[in-house]
Amino acid sequence: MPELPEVETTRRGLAPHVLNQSIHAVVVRNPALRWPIPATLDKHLPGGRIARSERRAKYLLLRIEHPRHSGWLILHLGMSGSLRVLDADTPAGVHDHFDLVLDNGQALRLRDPRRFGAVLWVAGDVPSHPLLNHLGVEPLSEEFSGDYLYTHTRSRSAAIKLVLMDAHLVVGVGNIYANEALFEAGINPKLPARRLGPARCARLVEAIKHTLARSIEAGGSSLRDFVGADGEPGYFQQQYFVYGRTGAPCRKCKQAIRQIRQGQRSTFYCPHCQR
DNA sequence: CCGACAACCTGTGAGC
DNA sequence: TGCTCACAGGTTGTCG
Repeated sequence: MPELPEVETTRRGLAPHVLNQSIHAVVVRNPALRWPIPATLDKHLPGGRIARSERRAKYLLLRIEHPRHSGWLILHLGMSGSLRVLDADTPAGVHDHFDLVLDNGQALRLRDPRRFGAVLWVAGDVPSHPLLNHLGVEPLSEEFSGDYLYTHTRSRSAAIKLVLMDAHLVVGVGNIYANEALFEAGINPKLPARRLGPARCARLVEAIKHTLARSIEAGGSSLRDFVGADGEPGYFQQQYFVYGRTGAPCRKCKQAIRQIRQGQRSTFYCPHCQR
């Protein structure tokens, strides 16, 4: 489920429930995620306090202040992960792999059926980690501009959609929003990136920011659903223009939406509106 | 440096 | 109804 808007919505939804709470215990039911959940968490976390919550790309970062070993807990939801706050004694489901039990009797619980997610620990003041260090710019930051995209695509012959999803360039643009942003910008996803001029780069960057921001905004209305006894977080239903709409009429021109394969992922586009 | 592709794992829905 | 197969929102790692 999680693309950047979902991760950001999750972060905002959890924050009021976990910030300034102290950690009582760590429960690992199944450590076998994308990488093993470090056994050392048990040593580092209890007695610590959750001081901040940040997001970098699709990583959720919890700052843990601890008398002896402060650091950052890194969470990633992979393709199927979700986080909820509930009573710590709520029975765990089969895919509830990890709990952060708080002193107030609640727990932050990670559910992840496909186990592509991650729970990692990095000691120190800065969330530096091999997984974070090579990441490109944040899509909603000022750094990500038309100029930036133009400059960094001059030698890229790969299709623009694949380049958009390259996290070395810009992070957090997943399959859904790559498709939707390209539609909004009127750009054919198969176009080699280097063929885009400054104007189309600028339009595409604006479209990416707009689609992401709109989704985050929409997610805000369902934040209450992140906290509860059971059920999935209430991710907002979104009205997509092209994603998942193979064969359906384009919402602008009525032509049939096409589906192709690019880099082992589905691409959806309107052959008339996107050139 | 760049691009193509396999891999990690489980659930779900389409089609027979 | 039950089986098989393709595919699913992410990311790393390897190879040419």
